[in-house]
Amino acid sequence: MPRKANISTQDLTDRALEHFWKNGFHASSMDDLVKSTGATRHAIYGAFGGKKQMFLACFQRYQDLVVSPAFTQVEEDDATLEQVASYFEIQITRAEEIGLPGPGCLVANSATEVAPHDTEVHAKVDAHNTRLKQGFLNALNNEKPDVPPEELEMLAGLLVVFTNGLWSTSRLTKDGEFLRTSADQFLETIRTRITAP
Amino acid sequence: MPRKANISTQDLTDRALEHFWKNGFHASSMDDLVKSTGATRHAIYGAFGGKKQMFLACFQRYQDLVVSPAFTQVEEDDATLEQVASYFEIQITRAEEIGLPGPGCLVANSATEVAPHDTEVHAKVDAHNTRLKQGFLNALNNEKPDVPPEELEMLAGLLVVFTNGLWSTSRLTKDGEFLRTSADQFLETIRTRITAP
DNA sequence: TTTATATCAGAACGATCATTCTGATTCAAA
DNA sequence: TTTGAATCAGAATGATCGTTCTGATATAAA
Repeated sequence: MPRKANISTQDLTDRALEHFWKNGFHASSMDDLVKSTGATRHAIYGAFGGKKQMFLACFQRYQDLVVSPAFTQVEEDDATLEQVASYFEIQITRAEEIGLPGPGCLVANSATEVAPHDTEVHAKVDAHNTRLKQGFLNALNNEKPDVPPEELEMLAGLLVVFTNGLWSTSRLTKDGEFLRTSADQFLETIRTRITAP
Repeated sequence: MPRKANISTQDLTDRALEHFWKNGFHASSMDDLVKSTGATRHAIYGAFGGKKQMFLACFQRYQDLVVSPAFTQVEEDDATLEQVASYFEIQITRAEEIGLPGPGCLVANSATEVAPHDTEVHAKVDAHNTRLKQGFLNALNNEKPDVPPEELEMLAGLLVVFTNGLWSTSRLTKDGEFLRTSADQFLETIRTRITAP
């Protein structure tokens, strides 16, 4: 029997993340994770302590690896709705590359699958949504500083709701172009609204 | 030990639905379902055959009991965006009564929790979303028959995406008023868009 | 080479799962 | 009152879960 190669904790996290992302928390058994990571149980429990902690590590890694690279541009000082559009485009293209219908967004999935039964995950999902809202608000404010802040905040909330709907839809549809059109057109309605007389 | 009362299959379905809705499929064990329905295992297996079939029965019951009563008005021949607004209002009020953050929409939850691993549930979730889109399209068409049908269809798709996002959000937020404002304002942006010059 | 440490493979463990089975109890027809 | 089908309560079953343990093997310092 060939001996397994040692795996760094980061590689281990990356491989587990892929499995959690595609299959969800409940449907990912420890046997599955051992097989899909190529690591031993010993390595997994040594690195994380248990399934739940392993999931939390993957959750964090997902934000660093998937969310942040696409979303930081929205958080820049000079970001506008153009950067928001680019964020959607990047994520939709990624979803198409993975294959549609796809695994959607790990955070959004966890919101319905894990968060209701786990306060720690609930808090992390909440924090993610707050981050999204702040970023969207930043872009909206740069786009139209003259619009009342209450309205911009409302629109930022609308964008967060829509984003969650978009990832939810990406788990059902084969049609990446539909996602793209939806994102584009939703942004268009927002633009129309804040440029209205 | 007091003997349990006989339970009709319909009552059994209603009580199981409540449990599945609040806890999801994976987190609802057969022990939980026995306790929460007050029925015996014999009665459950006799009525449904197994957990999965029991869930499918609850899924159907959810549509009859929760979705249809609120949504049929949107499917009426003379429905407009007013009925769509009423649909959102009914569901948000219900969510507030159950308590926020709440169980959201059983169909939307199943889309992320069950559908990816089960073609039967996937098909039913798809059918539900198609129904929503058709209803929204009907209302949009009555609201503004002069707008090109492609654009109305696009907007109907937007409404479906947004609806999924709304139920997803209702699993995280305590703020029913935020959901209400989001629904109202989203409809307002749609209205603005189709009445633009 | 020897020894200590780390990691290996995989069996073992207790808990829990969905499902089935057993034997008692009820109730209505005979 | 007797009988038999239906339904009860709850134990038994086998599978699977997350976790821990055992003993072999590799690696690196002595």
